[in-house]
Amino acid sequence: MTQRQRRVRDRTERGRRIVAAARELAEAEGWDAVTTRRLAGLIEYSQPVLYSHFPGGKDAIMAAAALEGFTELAATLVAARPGGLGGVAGSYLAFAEAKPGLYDAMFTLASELRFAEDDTPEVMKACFAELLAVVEPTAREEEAGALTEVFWSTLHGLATLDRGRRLSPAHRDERLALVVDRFGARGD
Amino acid sequence: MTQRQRRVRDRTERGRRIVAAARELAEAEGWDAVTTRRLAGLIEYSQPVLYSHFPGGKDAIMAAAALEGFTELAATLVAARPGGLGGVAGSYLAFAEAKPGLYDAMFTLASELRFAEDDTPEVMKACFAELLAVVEPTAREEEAGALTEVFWSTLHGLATLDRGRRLSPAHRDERLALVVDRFGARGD
DNA sequence: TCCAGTTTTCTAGCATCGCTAGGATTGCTA
DNA sequence: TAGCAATCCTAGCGATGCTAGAAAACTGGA
Repeated sequence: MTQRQRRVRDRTERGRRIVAAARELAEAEGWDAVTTRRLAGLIEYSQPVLYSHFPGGKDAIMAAAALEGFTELAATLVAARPGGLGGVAGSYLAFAEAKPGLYDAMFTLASELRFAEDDTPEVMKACFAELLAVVEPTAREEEAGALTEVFWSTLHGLATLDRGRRLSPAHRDERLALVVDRFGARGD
Repeated sequence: MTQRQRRVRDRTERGRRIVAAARELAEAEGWDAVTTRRLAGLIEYSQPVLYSHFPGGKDAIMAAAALEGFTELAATLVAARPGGLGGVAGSYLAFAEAKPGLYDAMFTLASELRFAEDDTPEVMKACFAELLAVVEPTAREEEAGALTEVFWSTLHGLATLDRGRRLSPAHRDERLALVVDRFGARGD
């Protein structure tokens, strides 16, 4: 029976390798370069093996990568919490810039993931909760949720537009300061 | 010689039809459904004709659509200017919601377009200028540019995350009010 | 009016994509 | 060791973006 355990362990390990290979390749050459054939080659198995791990095919693999991304983002934001709103904002943008492929999977290409429904994964809620934690002190109680959504949108927009070379590199630091200025503690 | 003129006129007209068909199809079924074969069928010509109009292929067609999008967005924002910052913000979001396929071409899938370089199309600058126009009065002179970029990022983030069902529909109006609150005229 | 020459258009095909059916191979059980 | 079950791979399907080379249409001069 221990052999059976080893087999399922090998199997889950192989599943991890698939997602890891996909992430590496996506980070290096973009998700368009992540084809099932190249992925199969990287893990040194044939194509159909991928579908035994992820019946949803490539989309499911990307969704798995996206989930990992949310887990890592949540951890990043937790670590940045002591830095306050500015620290969290900076960490969020640094995350998106350091792992653009992963960030794409999480937001741009997540045709598989569903949010705001009942089946929203816990890790996604955790990310939102971390943003809420630094926004809440600056907001009236009843507007905290909506304000966190706006704050999040600002960070996401900055990350996305910056990646598309649509923002001036010269204003980089100034933008972050302005985010803190506009979303930080108010005078009233 | 007037026949030659008619021929070039027919040709440019056909180019317009290609982009129009692409936009319609993208709006109806998404850009994945916009294939060169379906496009050729819609304009009642064969596939290679597309490449005589757009040597860059599908990407170039999407870029052409994106350019049209920026023209229309600029016009929308100009019309909304009297409404002030809130009016412009609302119009921007309404535009993104009304033409999600076009908005995707402009931002998410614009692998062809280059911004922030010297070859930034005028229509893109026009859009930015309209945003700047409503942000400028609320900002110190030296921070107006960067603040406009942040404002734009907020709008873009709201549009994108909302489309991905990542924001609560219940907070919709509240979010817009908060944008005005945070980016509008300050007390100092 | 007819015939070269040029331009335009189409047919056919290439390489690649995501994905899957069915047979071959392997490992487990009795 | 024989039979069974799980696992894996070969081969192939339809569809994609794109292109070369043949066919068709139009042009302008005898």
